[in-house]
Amino acid sequence: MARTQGSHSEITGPRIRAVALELFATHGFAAVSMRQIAREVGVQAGALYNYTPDKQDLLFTLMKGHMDDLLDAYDNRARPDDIVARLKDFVAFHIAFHLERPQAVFISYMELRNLTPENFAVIEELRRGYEHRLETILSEGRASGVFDVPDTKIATLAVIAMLTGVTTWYRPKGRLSVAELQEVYWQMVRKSVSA
Amino acid sequence: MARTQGSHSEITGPRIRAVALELFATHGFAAVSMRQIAREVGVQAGALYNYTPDKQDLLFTLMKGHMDDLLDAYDNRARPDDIVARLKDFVAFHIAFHLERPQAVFISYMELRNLTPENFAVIEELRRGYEHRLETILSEGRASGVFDVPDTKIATLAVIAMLTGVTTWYRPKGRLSVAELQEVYWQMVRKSVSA
DNA sequence: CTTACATCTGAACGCACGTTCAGATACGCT
DNA sequence: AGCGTATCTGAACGTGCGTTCAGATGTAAG
Repeated sequence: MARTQGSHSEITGPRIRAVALELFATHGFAAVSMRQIAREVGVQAGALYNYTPDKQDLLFTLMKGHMDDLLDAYDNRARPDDIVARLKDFVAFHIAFHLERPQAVFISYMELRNLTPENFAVIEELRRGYEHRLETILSEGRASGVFDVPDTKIATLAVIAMLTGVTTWYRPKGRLSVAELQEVYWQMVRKSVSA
Repeated sequence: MARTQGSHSEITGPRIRAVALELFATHGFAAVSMRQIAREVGVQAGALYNYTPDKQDLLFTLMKGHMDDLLDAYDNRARPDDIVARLKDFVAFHIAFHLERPQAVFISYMELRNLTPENFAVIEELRRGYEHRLETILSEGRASGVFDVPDTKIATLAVIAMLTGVTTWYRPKGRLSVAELQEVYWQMVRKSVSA
């Protein structure tokens, strides 16, 4: 029945997603053809359809996987009790996680408009969930008097925008390490929301 | 049948750019065809080539125009002497300017990879010039002791990312006015760089 | 060795793409 | 009234698109 050896499905499937991730991030979803993906994988275009029903689903799978990874990774961390420490942890986590997967991050921010309305709704819901985790920290901190922000919703979006921006210019060979970046950004975030 | 009305060059040219701006912002450069633009303008596709040498130039012209507008608008403002006031002015200007042209902003951030290398270099140079204006403020403020940032380059990029993020979620009908947004963001930026 | 089937090829489908250009049109000018 | 020309049409070019599918291929299991 199910082939267990010599089968290519366990190689080709992941390879297709890896190649699609790279090409979509580099050239954009609309500018990449199924034939380009197939060529890079080393198969004919028709073979891709053993692994994805269509091009749209390929994009959606990548974005959904990225958002699931993000939420799982954050939720599986130890949550510091201290609210300031929890914000610091969020900042460090967000930077480290995003710098580790620049291509998935890029796609998830740039290709939203290429999703069907149904798929878009799914991704948006996941994104809102992530933002909600930060907003909860800011709200609790404000309630207990350690943070002072005029609007927790805006502060949430402002902090995330600021942190995510790092992916647009960070280069591994640059002059600052990830740890240094985490510290620099933490100082700015900490001050910006402090009472 | 060809020309059906009077001379249109002074109407058609701007209309092509306006339609291209809207369609590129909505669907993405690669996903919009010259025929779609032409249909929206009300001409045949061939007529577009009286106004642009090719599709690439249409994109480049929009982005170059946006960056020129941005730099001109900023440089033609009265520059407050006080360095804190100058930063506050930058924050207010950046938010107001970007919220007034969400489509051009969107294109200028999202379609960079669809520019030819030569055109990309031009836009990047203009962008660096804009960033430099903010970095100068931060540097001067740090030198005179009113600002405390560990790294002016990173602080520059962080502030711009935070401010530009507002364009991704702002809706004119929303609960906050532009003036309120400017104030909220100013408080966060001020605190984040304060000594 | 044969069979079953997962996997892949290669060709084909209809359609749309960016761009070119000869010719049609209608205005400004004399 | 008629000419010159800016402007636009409509067709065409070659190319590539996403997707489908009958048939080839090669391995695992019997």
